[in-house]
Amino acid sequence: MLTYALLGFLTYQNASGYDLKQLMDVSTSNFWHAKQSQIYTTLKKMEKDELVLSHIEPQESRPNRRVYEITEAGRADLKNWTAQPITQIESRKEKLLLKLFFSAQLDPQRILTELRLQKNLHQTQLEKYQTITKDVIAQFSASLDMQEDAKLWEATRRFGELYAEMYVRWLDETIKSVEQGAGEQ
Amino acid sequence: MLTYALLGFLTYQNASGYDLKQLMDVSTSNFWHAKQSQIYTTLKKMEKDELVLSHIEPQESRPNRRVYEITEAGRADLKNWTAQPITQIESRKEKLLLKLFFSAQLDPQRILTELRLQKNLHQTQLEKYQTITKDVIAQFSASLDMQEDAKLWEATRRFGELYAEMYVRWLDETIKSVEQGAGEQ
DNA sequence: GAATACATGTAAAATGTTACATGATTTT
DNA sequence: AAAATCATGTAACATTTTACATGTATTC
Repeated sequence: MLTYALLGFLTYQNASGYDLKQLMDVSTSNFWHAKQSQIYTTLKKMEKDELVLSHIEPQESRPNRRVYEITEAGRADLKNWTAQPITQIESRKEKLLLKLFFSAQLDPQRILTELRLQKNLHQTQLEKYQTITKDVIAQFSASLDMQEDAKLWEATRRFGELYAEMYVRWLDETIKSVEQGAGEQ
Repeated sequence: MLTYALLGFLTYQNASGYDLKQLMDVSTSNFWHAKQSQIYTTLKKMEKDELVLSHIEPQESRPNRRVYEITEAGRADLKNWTAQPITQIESRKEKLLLKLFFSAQLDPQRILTELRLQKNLHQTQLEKYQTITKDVIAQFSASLDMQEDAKLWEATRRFGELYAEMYVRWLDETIKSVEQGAGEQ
């Protein structure tokens, strides 16, 4: 899967492993992320599979950059993947929910502390989606040939916003419910 | 992480790998899941680490069952884990969003077909949370010593419900947005 | 003077998925 | 008659994370 994300970015511009990590962090991190080390190893594998090719760009006073470029085979692979519909719901993993599920033996005060901490985090995240992320996409949208792309990017940003909103709401409800059992206001 | 899920179930009752898979599928699958094969290998590792111990229960006309039991060390490990607060937001992976993000070159009709299919899936899922899952938890809640547990289980069910609702809403919005670009009603 | 950014990567471990293997019983 | 359920597991593979390794330049 990471392969497709990397191919996707490379359709816009050539990039090094380092660049690709930066790109992911500011754009898809909401729904797809990877560690730097995984990006490097995946790119290497992709080159072996001839989906990309690379060349070294020498630099002064910085380590050389290995810049990757998508091949025709890479473009075909990506297109084929986007055309393939997903026919199932993706199963998630939510550590917090797993912990909560098995926390009946735990002191309710500890649960509450954790839930309140989480609420803070998600609220901050929500604000980021509504401000910084929104602005970044709006800027791209300004350039004429990026409007189709920006519309889809906006949709993924909106998902992040709705998700964070939902999460905060759920935390509010859950905090109230746990407070009742703990005899606390 | 799967280790803690398995330990969690084993605090309620002894169980075989097969049983644990069934339990997960009807309870935590909303936020935590695992394949049968991973459950078997993880249990084996847990026994080596002395978090569980097992014995064979012979059966007629069925393969023997290997039934696992949590040890004191296992209980301590689980308790320690639940007491450890999560101080970050978990990063998700949403294949559908990744595909959408890189789908600007794709025929809008294809995108729409996929989004509509997804809407169906999430709507069905939503109804399950509101009926079957809700009923199952309500039944457990009826037994006196399970009320604290059932309250937390209900919270995780509610998350599933809110998530599905949010997803359907987002799909509606996104479908409309893509329809506009495609000049379709 | 310390921390961060720039830039690359390898190695090992952990986690998770897919495929294979077996075979009786029960349900459709 | 075919498919699903019960029940166990192994092997191979793919993915992901964590730790290690290096060294300059810029910012605090």
